[in-house]
Amino acid sequence: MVRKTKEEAELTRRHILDAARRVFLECGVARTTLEKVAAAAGVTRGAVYWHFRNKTDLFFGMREQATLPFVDRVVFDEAEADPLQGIERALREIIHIMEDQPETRETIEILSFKCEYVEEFSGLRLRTPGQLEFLAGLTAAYQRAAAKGLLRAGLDPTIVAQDTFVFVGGLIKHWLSSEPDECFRAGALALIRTHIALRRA
Amino acid sequence: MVRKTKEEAELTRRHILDAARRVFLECGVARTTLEKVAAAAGVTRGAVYWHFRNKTDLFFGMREQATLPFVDRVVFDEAEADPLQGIERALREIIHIMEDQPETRETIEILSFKCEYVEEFSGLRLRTPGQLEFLAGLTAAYQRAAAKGLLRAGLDPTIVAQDTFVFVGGLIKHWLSSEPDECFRAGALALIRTHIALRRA
DNA sequence: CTATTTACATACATCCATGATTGTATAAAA
DNA sequence: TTTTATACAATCATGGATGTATGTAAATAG
Repeated sequence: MVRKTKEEAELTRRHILDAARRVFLECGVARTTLEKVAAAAGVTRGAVYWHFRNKTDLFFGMREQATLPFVDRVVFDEAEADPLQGIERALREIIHIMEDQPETRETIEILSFKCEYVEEFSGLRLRTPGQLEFLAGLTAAYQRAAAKGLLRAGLDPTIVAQDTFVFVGGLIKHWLSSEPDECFRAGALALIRTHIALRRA
Repeated sequence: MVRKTKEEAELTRRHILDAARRVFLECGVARTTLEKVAAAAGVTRGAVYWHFRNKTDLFFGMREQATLPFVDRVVFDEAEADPLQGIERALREIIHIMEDQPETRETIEILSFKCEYVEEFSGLRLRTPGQLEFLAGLTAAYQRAAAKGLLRAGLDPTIVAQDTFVFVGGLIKHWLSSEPDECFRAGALALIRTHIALRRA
């Protein structure tokens, strides 16, 4: 047993997190055993238990990595001349994140389809701070659009924001469920464009 | 051990299915043990194994019950004078089913949040026949609306149908995740109304 | 250079869910 | 009425996952 340096240890920690994501995706969280994760990472359970308290800890560790891209890239610029275009760009950005960041995409897929929201995981299901912030950003953007007269007449910015929020939830779900070569993925951007165009004055 | 008549046996079968739904909802499918189901149904595992091959069989048995209300109640009348109103009614019907059929609602909640789509369950995730039929119904209805000049100018019925399809997916997800007293539930019907109104000429 | 801690691997004990087997009293068939 | 199949309950054997405890060699602190 050759002892590792601090940097090497941090590396195995990442390997374990990566392996966990792969195994979670393939087996689902519940059927994932720390033995499988260890094997996939090329270590033993001893290493896994050294870096993480248990499977739940490992799960939350993996989840943490995936939230970062969103808070960085999905933003609403308040100074945007056309807030509706800002919303459209934000929605497109979500798709792009899933397209060019496989780890993030896989983690979202795990959270969406490979995880049961009970007991220690049930807290993740209700609106998370990030989700609420996104909804708030949408609402504010639609309000700015309304103030600029860009929103179609008679539309309540709050309602429209909720509508888009719901749309995004469904979009992610269906996008993840569609095959990479399926037309739905290619059509996602068109869907987003139509979605926004419907709201424009 | 007093042997039951055929009718009594059918009754315990239903009791087991009901109990399974409750336990699935509380513990998630993976952590549900047949011992828990048996206890919740007031029987032993012997009875469960008599009526169902294993947990998977029990799961699909429960699922079968829930699909029926939808094919019955969520329909598109081709003779409808206003197809958009027909779509709106269909969407409202989905909400109403979840409101006044707790068993159906609970089953959908299990399928949405208490089940991992791996191995024997992975088939349920891709578009099921029922979902495809619903999408086809939406597309046809929007096409009829377009033919009658009821659809807003410049909208592609196929795209709009996909948009509504995505909307419904997100709507169910968020509706299930919201608390019964939360404003989102009350606002769901308003959301639907706005969603359709946006598409009207 | 010595002591201690780190970063794991290995081994162990425990528990629990599963599926199968067996037992049994009675409904239903003949 | 006798026989057989039914509808379970009770018991058993097995495996597999978990957490912990121990071993260990090298990195690091002093």
